[in-house]
Order: sequence, then C-alpha cells, then structure tokens
Amino acid sequence: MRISFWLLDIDSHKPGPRPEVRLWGIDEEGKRVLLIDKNFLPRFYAVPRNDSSQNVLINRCSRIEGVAEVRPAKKRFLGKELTCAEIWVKDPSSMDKLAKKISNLDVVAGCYEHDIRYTMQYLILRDLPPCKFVEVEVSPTSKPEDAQIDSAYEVTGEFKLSEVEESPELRTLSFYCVIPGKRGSPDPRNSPVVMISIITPDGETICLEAGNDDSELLKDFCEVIKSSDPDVIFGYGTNKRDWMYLVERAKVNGMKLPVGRIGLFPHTSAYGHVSVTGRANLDLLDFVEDIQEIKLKTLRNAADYLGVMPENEGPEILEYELYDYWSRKREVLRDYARHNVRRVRGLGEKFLDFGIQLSQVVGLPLDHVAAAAVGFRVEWFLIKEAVRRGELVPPRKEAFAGSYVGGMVLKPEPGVHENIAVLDFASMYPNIMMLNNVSPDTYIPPDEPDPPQGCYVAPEVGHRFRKEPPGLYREILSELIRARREVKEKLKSLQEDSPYYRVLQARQKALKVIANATYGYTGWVGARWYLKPVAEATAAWGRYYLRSIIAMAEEAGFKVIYGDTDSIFIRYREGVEDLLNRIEEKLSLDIKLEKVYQRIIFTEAKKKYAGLLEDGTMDLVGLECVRGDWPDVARKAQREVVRIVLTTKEIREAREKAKSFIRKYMEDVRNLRVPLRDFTIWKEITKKEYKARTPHLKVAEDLRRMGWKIKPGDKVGYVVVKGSGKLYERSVPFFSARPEDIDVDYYIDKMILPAVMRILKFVGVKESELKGGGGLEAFL
DNA sequence: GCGTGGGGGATACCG
DNA sequence: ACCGGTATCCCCCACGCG
Repeated sequence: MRISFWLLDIDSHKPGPRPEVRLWGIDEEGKRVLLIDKNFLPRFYAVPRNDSSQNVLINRCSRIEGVAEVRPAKKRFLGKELTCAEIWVKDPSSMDKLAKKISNLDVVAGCYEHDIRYTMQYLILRDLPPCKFVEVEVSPTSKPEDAQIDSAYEVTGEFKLSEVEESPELRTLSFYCVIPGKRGSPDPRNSPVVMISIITPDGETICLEAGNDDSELLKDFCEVIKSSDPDVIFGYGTNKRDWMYLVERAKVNGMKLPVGRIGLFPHTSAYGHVSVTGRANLDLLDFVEDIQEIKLKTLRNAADYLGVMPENEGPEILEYELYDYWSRKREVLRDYARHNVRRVRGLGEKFLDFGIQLSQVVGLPLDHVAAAAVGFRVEWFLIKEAVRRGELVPPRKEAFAGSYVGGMVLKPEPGVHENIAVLDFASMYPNIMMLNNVSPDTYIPPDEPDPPQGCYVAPEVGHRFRKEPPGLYREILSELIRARREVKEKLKSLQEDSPYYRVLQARQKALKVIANATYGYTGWVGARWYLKPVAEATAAWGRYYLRSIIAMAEEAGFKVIYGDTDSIFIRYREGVEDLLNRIEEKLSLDIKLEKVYQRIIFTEAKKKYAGLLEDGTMDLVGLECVRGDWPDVARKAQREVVRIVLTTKEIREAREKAKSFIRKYMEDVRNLRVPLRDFTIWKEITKKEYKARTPHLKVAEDLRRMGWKIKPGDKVGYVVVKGSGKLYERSVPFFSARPEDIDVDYYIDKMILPAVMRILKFVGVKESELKGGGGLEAFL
C-alpha cells in the first residue's frame, strides 16, 4: 500500500543482525505512524592511492570483517574526478572503526563520509526531507508493543515528494518548570522540581505541584505527556536546563521518565539538543538566541518583544526569590507558572513555522536544526547538496586559523545631515561568490597554471577561480536565491493573514538565513569546506566593489558621507536612479536605494548613527542605546536625546529641549526617581579562565560564593555602589544593593554624560552646560 | 608615592 | 562552534615628577 508521510523524528536501533531505521511521523489522515526500514546500510568511500589499484582496493576491502558489500564508484572531490570504492557497512556503530582500518591499508589514500551519521545518511541518500509530505510504498507490520503510535509499517519503496505543501496539524504541548534553590542554583540531588505548568494540545492548562517530594509530580508529568501524546514539545531553556534536571530528579526518585513515543528517558544528542523519541522537542531559547534585538534573553523579554505577552503581565519573580514564594506565597507562584507556560506556547507558535521550513531547507530533523548553530545549518545544507551532486564530503579536520582582511568601513562625516540616501548591494557576498564562481572546488592553487577556460582573479589578494564548471557555492547559492525569489513572488498573490502566507514567509526567511551565512561559513576554521582564500577573495571583491561605487558616486557629484561593507550614504537628489543604473550595468551586481533619511546624525565613530526615516521611524545603529551592556539610565537618556535631535525641526530648539531634558533626567537619577533596575549593567561570562579583573567577573565570583553556578553563556547583572577603590571592588549583584547605596555619580559621569554628549556636541551643547545646570562650571 | 597615558582585555555591536 | 572591523570601558603598569 501507498501512504503519505510527514517526518517528525528519526532514530535507529539494532534488534537483530541488521540495523533498522525508524521514522516517526504523521500520515495524511493525521494518524501517528512509525515506518521501519530494515533495508538500509550506511556506506563510506575509500579512495585508492592511484587509479590502477582500484580493483585491488575493492578486493582487499571486500574481505574485511564487517563489510557488507564493496562497489566501484566514480565521485568528485573538490572538483577533481576520482574513482573509489563504496563500502557498505553491516553495523552502523562500527563504521568509524572500519574506516580507520581501511585508511591504514597501503593502497588507500583516505576515507570519506564515514563521519556522517547513519540516520543522516538515510535522509540524504533516500532523498527524504524532514517536515515535508512524501509518498512511499509500505506494508503494514506489527507495532512494537511499547511504542505509542497508531500504526506501524515497513518501508518497501522509494520516497517521492508529495504535492501537498501544507504541514499536518501538529499537536503541541508546552511546559514550564519551577525549580527553586534554597541557596543559589538548585542541585538535583536535593532540590525537587516544585511545579510544572503545562498547556496540552487541547489547550487545557494543567498546573502540577510537588507534595512531600516530586515523585508524583514527575509521574503525572509523564502521564500528561503520554495521554495527550504531543508531536512537538515546547519549552524555554529546556535543552540546557530543565530536561537534564528532570532526568536527574527521576533518577534520584528511582523512576524512569518515559516521555517519548518509545524508550524510558530523553537523552542529549547532537548540538546539545535533547531528544524525545518520536516527538520534536523544541527549546524556544534556541530561536530567541538568534534575535539580536533581545538583549537579555529571558522568557519574559522574548515574549514581550515578539508580542506574545506584555512584560508587565503576571507576577515577576526573580530566580533567587523562587524558594521564598514556594514556601510562603504559593498562589503567586502558581500564577507566575501559568503565565510563563502561556509565554512558552506563544513563542512556540511564533517559531514553529520557521523551524519547519528551516528543517526542510537544511535537511536536518526539526529538533536538530533548531538547536544547531548557524555554521552547522549551512553545513548540512551543503552536505545534502554535495552528496546529491556526487561530490565527496570533506572530513572535519584541524586547521590553522589564519586571519584575513574583511569588509571596508568609511569614516563618517560627523554631524547632523538631512535628506540622506543609503545605497546598498543586495546580498553582496552571495552575489560576489556566484558572479566570480568563488568556491573551494574552483580554487586554483598558486602552483597551477591558468586553465584553458580562463579564471576570475580576486583584486588585491590575487586568488584565482575557474570560470567553468560552476562551483558548489555558485550552484547552491543560485538555487537558494532562485527559490527565495519564487517564494517571494508567490507571497505577493496571497492574503497576509492566510496560513499559507505565514508558511511561505517562514520559508523565504529560512532560505535567506542560509544564503547570508554562507560567506561566514567559508571563513570558519571548523568548516568542512573551510578554505581561507575563498573567504579572503570574497571580502577582497567586496572592498573592490565598494570602492568602485564610491568612485562612481563621487564622479556623479555626490559626496559620500559614510559607508560600510556593502553600502554608501549620499545626499538624496536628482540623479540617484541614474547612478544606480550605471552601477548595475558596470558591476553586474544588484544595488538598491535602500532608504532615505530625513535627518541623520553621525559621530566621529564608525558603525554608529541615528537616522529618522520618511515615515517617522528611527533607526538606531551601534549607539550605546542599542547595546545591552549599558545600563538603562544611559540608554534611555541617549535615546531620548537622539529622538529630540532628530525630530525637532529647528536645531536650536532641539538643543534647548535636549538640555532641559538631560538636566531634569540627571536630577531624577541623582534622587533615585528612576526605576532601580535601570542601574543594572548586564554582561556575559564568555569563558572559563580570565586574565583581567573586571566588575562583571568580580560579581560572578560573588554569585558563586552565594551558591550560584555561573557558566560561560550566563549573564551577570551588577550595579556600582558608593565607596572607594577600584570599580570592580564597588560592583555588586543587582539584587543585593540598597537604592541609597548606588553610586549615582558614577552613572552620571561615566555612563549618562558620555553617551548623551556624543550626540549633543554636534548640536552645540557643552558638557559644562549639563553638569551645573548653568552654574559656575559653565564659566570655567 | 602619585597622577597619567597608552596598551591590552573584554564585550557587544555592524554588515 | 560564522567572518572581520570597530568602539568603548576598565585595569594595569611604565613613566615622569617631586
């Protein structure tokens, strides 16, 4: 029989002599099904030292224990054709060992693709995209007795992409755990999970609560999951924290934690994601990490930023207060947990479409792709496409991280400007790579002569790339960009509120993310396709094109006020369209009039400016007010000053307004008439060992002494208090300072004044005018 | 012994 | 565990002065 199947999760096991791939998913009727494929073995390639020994190689390999079959194969490696042996392996878990053994044979130059997991080989070789309907021939088989599914089948045919583009209706479950620590971070050996709030697939909210211990709670949690049988589980911070904690607690209680569609425990797997067999466990923090505008990645902030729930809704309880609320204000804690699980679900709804599309594009299962860093998302996309093209996948190797010169940044013309146009190249780096066929497989090393078809030569650095045939990057980038253009075209004909619109919107975003990260990927030492000249040449061409458009703009009589990497800022006037056309014609690169600022202000610094668009929105770029490591007192003050300067017609009037605002604001700060949290400075702990003494490291030490486990990736919030000595000696955790201890002079002199003066000095304000409120200092 | 200036560490931004 | 370019703060130490 033939079924439609949508892949949610994949795993493998080995019940007998042959391994099995298990595909967990949903059929077109909405049945939860398990497909079992007993006819797939993994394979890798052995490349002989020279062509003549291919037969010898095949013979030698065939006789090795654990090899199922050896076939001759023709492949390409970095553009070079080669013949090799395709070695099929009986037991996936022995592939590495086998490859190592074969690598050591005297007739073998090297082995490839043994480092690609069995399940990923399956998806790629069988052309099975995750999160997409496919049709496949199957035969019914008996359900594994402990598997929670409607039916099981054995795969008997090939997968064929289905016409159906929609996703099935997924059952989602959201959960939020409350885990108080008596003193600092909770320890699973002695601190129980006290509450789990859940929103089931039916929309029912359940709030589980611990009794004397959490064994009932954990049992009930598993029971809710089992009975509501979700396809997707949403949580926040669950990959790094909650799941591990729940598993540890289960072990302490001598229990299992059977939350999957089979198996007794969730387990940590690739990219640090926690795998719940048969379901997709998604940690929404993984998506929030990619949103740079959210500085402090709390559930509350993320939900607020994304319009899921205002930050002031529901009680706010800080981590160190949880234990107290559990002991004495439990009703508030329940309310808190209920609000937070709603936040989790809201975020899940925001990100699910994107996750699904990313999974389709990249080819990694949904839960993997969500947790994978950008580099790995790009890489799996490349791996899938390379295999499809018969190109061997390079192994990951230790490489020396040689640095190279990147993009070009112009010194801005400081001051206030009006009517400024921004011209920028559309997807500059991807287009450069396509245009000049920049790719690891088209690169010509210095010792090789020019090929007959000719080559592109990068400016400044001189790296050469074959004109023909098209390289891997040219192929995959043009495919990504073509697909995205097609999706964007289709979007135009759809209603913005239709579900399909949301799907396509997510799809074009997924395609863009991958295309835009490809240049960065080429310069990543850890990349399988890392090749410094590829990144170096791309950047060199970028500088060349930027210089070209600067010259063309100046030739046309425009003054270039600023520029960064792929853009220039010029006065907007007659002739801009003309300039754009001439640039496109000369350079064969898309360039656009990106925006026009009514007014824009630059300081002397690069990468920092504030502009007012025609529609009244403000762009704040690089300034202190967009940086998460400045306290809100300084950020708010600067932001308001910028707003005044940009929106007040007369500069003279703006100056006076800004002055009186800042004077008053500083008075408010001095008298603590601003929210206390606006003094907190947040900084990330980025590593284990430090050379320097800094405020945030000293505070991290304080917190550790208090029992908090501070790890790289954590942010510490501190305030500066009055007293003598170094700044770091006067920095304390934000929650342990009394308002009257705060060193308001520090905040005014070192944070607020510098931040606002950087703007105000360009409208004629002197620092002395702000300090004394027009007093004596003004005359000094 | 004390103030200063510059180098370097650390962080987070831009494109 | 994506790149290089950049600003900014703070710490620290060499240096000059007395």
